[in-house]
Amino acid sequence: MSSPTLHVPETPPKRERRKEARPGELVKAALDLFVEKGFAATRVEEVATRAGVSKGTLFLYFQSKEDLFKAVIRENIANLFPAWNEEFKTFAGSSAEMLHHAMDLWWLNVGNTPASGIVKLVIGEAQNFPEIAEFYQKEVVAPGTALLQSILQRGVDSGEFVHMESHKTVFSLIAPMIFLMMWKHSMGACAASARIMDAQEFIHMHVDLLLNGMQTNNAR
Amino acid sequence: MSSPTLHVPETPPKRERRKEARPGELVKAALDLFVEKGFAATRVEEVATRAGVSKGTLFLYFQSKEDLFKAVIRENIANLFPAWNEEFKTFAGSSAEMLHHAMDLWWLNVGNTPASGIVKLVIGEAQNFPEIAEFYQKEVVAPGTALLQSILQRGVDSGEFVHMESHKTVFSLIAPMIFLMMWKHSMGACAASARIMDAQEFIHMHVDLLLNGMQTNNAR
Amino acid sequence: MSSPTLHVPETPPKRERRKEARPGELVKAALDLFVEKGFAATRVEEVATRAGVSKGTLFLYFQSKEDLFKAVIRENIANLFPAWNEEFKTFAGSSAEMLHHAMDLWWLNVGNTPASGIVKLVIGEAQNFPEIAEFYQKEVVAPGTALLQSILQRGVDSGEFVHMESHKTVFSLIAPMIFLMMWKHSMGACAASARIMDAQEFIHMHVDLLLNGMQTNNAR
Amino acid sequence: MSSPTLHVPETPPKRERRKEARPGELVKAALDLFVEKGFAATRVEEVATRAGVSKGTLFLYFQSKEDLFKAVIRENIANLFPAWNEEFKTFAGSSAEMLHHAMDLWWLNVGNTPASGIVKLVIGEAQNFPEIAEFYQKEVVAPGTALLQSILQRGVDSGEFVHMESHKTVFSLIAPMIFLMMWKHSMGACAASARIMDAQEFIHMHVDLLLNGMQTNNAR
DNA sequence: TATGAATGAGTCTTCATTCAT
DNA sequence: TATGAATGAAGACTCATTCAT
Repeated sequence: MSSPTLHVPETPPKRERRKEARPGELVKAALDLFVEKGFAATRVEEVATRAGVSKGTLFLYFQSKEDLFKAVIRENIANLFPAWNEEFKTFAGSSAEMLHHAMDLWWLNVGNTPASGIVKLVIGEAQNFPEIAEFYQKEVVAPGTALLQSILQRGVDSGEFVHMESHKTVFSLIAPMIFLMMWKHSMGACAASARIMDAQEFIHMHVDLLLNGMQTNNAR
Repeated sequence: MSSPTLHVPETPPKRERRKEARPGELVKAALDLFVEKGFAATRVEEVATRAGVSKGTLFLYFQSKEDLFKAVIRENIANLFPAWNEEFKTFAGSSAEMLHHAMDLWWLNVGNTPASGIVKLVIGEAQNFPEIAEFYQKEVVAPGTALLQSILQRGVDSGEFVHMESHKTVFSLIAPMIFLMMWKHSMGACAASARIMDAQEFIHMHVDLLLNGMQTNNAR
Repeated sequence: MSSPTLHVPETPPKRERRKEARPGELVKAALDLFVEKGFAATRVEEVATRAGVSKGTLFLYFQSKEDLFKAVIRENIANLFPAWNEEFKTFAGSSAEMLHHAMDLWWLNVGNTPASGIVKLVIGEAQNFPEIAEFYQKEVVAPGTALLQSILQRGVDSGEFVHMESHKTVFSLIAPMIFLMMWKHSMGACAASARIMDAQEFIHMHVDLLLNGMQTNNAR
Repeated sequence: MSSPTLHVPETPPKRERRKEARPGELVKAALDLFVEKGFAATRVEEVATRAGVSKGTLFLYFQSKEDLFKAVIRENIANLFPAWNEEFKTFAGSSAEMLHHAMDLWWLNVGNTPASGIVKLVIGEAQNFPEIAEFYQKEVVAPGTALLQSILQRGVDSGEFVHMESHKTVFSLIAPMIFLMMWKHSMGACAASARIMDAQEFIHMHVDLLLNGMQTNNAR
């Protein structure tokens, strides 16, 4: 550069690992590995190695393996719902369309991302980490079901949907989504025959089925 | 007891010889603990203790912890389907009733038993035990979906159900069942707020929903 | 039989294991296994199984594995020497012949029998069982060397052998014998290339060599 | 020390980082203990402790106890023979002197070092570790006997030695050496009465005996 | 900060020994 | 006596965590 001396090796700053990025990279690596092998069966060294740092470094950012685990959960349960709730407050179409839209959104933003593995993790470790179960319940399950329930209620109120116990119906909507997310991180990743159809398409079909039923008119 | 003296602590007979009963008791204890804490987080000694034997005894009946795990899976995936298939071959009622019946049966015989925890286990450990995933796929998933699919097809053939891609629809039926089983062994066992409604009732409602849809006639 | 009733299964007494034979069979089995795998690496159950009894039975005859070990040593160090000493007291031939004869006898009665494995055992475990080392030293080494030494002395006295420190020369005689016995139970049983020449023949050659030397007359 | 104060207990520096030195120290400690107590009877923790490290550290450098064992053998069977062969190619003296020299060298470089224990180890564990037997045979026995055989042949060719089956005679030379090495690590370390004469001196005597024989001229 | 060598508590597994049958 | 199921102390090995560099 401006210096006249030659041969200053000029360490290229490209690919310089930014220190601030470390925790994020560790959490990302941990998510992948915890989902793949389970919390207990994952070694912290693996996580560190996959994140490109040494074992010791991991402990500079996280007090313990459990601490890392909690971070993984927390970081991957973004506060999606506030934004979504806003979006849905002004939704114009029918409640059926709204349902489809909500389900699509969820799949696109969660089910189809690495964060989809979180469900499997939480389900698997809930009893070992009750606080995490509680946390997940409050941060994800409750707002998620509330959102869907509000859509169902909207449909009922408008006469579009039949009367129902919406807080139960919600699970008929949600369950296949959860199932899909877990499946793809377990059986779907192993047994070839277990790899199911296109998820997005299935979800659409499922919502339609719930809306219209499978019985013909003369069977009703 | 016939003895008038109280407080005879009734020391449990040590070193009882019960070769026949041991494996079953160990598998039972292991199922409970594996489901509760996960495979890796469960210590073999806990399993032994819960089964009322010593650590060493466990290894008299199972070559390794993994071997025990596989036994737990195998023993709890009874050959339910052959018998059921027979039963359904001669089913007299409508296909809707048949669906309800099939779902009820499954819940009664699996969902409502300790074996319900198996799903969580298999999902959680599938990637660590690919053979088990394969086994489960072949022994449970395949026959289970085949049975349901045949019922759906029966309904389509008789004009009771609309045309559908039955191999996909099956998952709309199954998913909430799977979900329920996993939920009750994870979130449901922790977060109070996560304890859902009565399962049997929910399943009934879910099947009805799939049959009739939630839209009012004027919305269709 | 004399009884008129039929169908008394008449358990055939053939192959009835005589109880008095048990300890001997156990010791025999133990010798083989200890020599083959070493003391620590041999499981008592293997010994019992090879002797055709159950693990528990072994402990009826021997207080512990160590006790069995000591019995193995003791039983296989027959009191050969007293008899031999007698035999040699009246030996008529030359001292060279006497040496050959003594060495042949030892190989025939020990080196060529399963008891040959004892040396390997004793050498290997001497430091773990000092009493056994002591015992072996007193019962085998001392009388054995004494016998040979007396033969050497006889030769010296008669002018057949040169003057020598006979208590040292003895080891020149003995060492290859010991070596042979250990070799055949270790390297000789493994590496094909390690299987040496005919032992008896080698011993003869060795004694001849010690008697005559390998140098030609003009080299002396 | 330069410090005038006494009794500063000089706590040994814990958690020292000495990656380079560890394997060697561990192998050294292992050699001693394996030779002393046998492979199976030695606990890895003992080895670690004697090497001044913790159990875990041992497994940082060796995959398993067996791995350590193999390292012990390998490290202590330096490639002595290539160098020696060179030395002997240009030997000037008589073949008798050459024999004496070869035997002296072996005793000085092996018999008189901790590596002398290796023979006992290999003999004792050959059947449990066939690869090691093979390895020892190829790396030690074969070159060792080849070297001695070549010396004998040299003597025969020069008319210094009588005709002989040199591949057998070699064992008459070697056996007492092997015997000596094993003896000093077993009986010799226990039974006081078993502690034999000075080894070096005995070897010299033994070679002389083989060269000249023990018979007087008039006895031949 | 970053590293990775070192630690040691914790886990699976073995096996000599006991004991109810 | 004989059996073999049961025991539990002991040993190999792992891995989260620490700490000297």
